[in-house]
Amino acid sequence: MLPYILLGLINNQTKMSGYQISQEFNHEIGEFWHASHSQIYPELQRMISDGWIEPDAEVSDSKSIFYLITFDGKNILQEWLSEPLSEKDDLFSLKLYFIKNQDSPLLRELVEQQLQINSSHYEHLRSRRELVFPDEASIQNSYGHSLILNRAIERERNHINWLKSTLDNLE
Amino acid sequence: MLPYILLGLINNQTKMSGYQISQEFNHEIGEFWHASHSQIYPELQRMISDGWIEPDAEVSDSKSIFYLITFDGKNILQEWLSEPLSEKDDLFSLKLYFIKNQDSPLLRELVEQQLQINSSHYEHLRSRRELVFPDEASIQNSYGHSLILNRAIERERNHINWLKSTLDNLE
DNA sequence: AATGGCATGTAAGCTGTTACATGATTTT
DNA sequence: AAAATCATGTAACAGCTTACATGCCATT
Repeated sequence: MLPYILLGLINNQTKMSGYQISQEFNHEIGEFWHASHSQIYPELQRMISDGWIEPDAEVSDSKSIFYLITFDGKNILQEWLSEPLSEKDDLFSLKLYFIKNQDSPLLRELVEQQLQINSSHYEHLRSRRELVFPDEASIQNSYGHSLILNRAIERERNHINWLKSTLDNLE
Repeated sequence: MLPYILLGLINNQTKMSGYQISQEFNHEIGEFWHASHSQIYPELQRMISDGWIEPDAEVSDSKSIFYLITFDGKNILQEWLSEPLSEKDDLFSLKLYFIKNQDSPLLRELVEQQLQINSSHYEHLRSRRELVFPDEASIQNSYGHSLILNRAIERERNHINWLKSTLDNLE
């Protein structure tokens, strides 16, 4: 996963140093993913030898080493972004982060896919609740469990509503 | 983390086998945590040597090995449940799962702690949005990023509302 | 008789964290 | 002058997954 994320970050900003990337994880993208510098630096070396990125040849005033995404790297990134979302992983937010343009067809695709996933998850949770907590006694018996099942259902409901209204705004 | 979860599961059900525990992760608790059998079996052995659990001495008809929580184990579990929630980790749902009784003082404590965490997170996200997306141009510039920031804020808002209404119901 | 689920265990490998290390620059 | 931040790297370790391995029992 990590190489795709580094690819996405470098692509978003045109050029980035390892240090800048590690700083990014303290801010916005840190909501969805984290990587420490000891993971980032070796991964960048691997990506160079795979030909996904290249060090910026421009003479730089600073001590940082900047990396650029290659043609191959751009293709790899687009391929990864186009891969269908899966139930596990939950890469929805992460992938959205790498889509800059409102008109990208990927945007609508991703939202629709996520809507499918959340809808089926929502139905699954509701049927579990019916099964596991059919009466008041079963709730009193495992009160914490019933609370978090309710919470999970409410979370899915809210996410579905947000996705639907976002789709509407995308027209 | 894993040993506490196994402790909580065994405590919830009085006695459990390794296989039963691994099955649990396919159902309800699988929403919040997962562990494979190759992790569970060695961990159970460690917990025996630590004196947290013990194999059920009763002659069992089945081939399964059942484990019981010890006195020490119960104390360890209660200690862990009582530890304040932290920003990272997100153990709220997991810990709730191990609280069976509606009248447990821990229940209210956990909900109030989580409310604090979500409230401060909510404020942080809102100030980030003001900072990063001050005008329409900045939104158009990183549309996917703005979407997921909006989503994160909405998610926190919804969680906060749920926690508040749950607190009211606990009264 | 063969397939699949029950039940337990070990081994290899990947991912990620914490700690160790170094040196330059900037701030106090 | 000292402390903090910038900047890059390596090493040791913890946690978890996948694959390997075995044997019993129930169903088809």
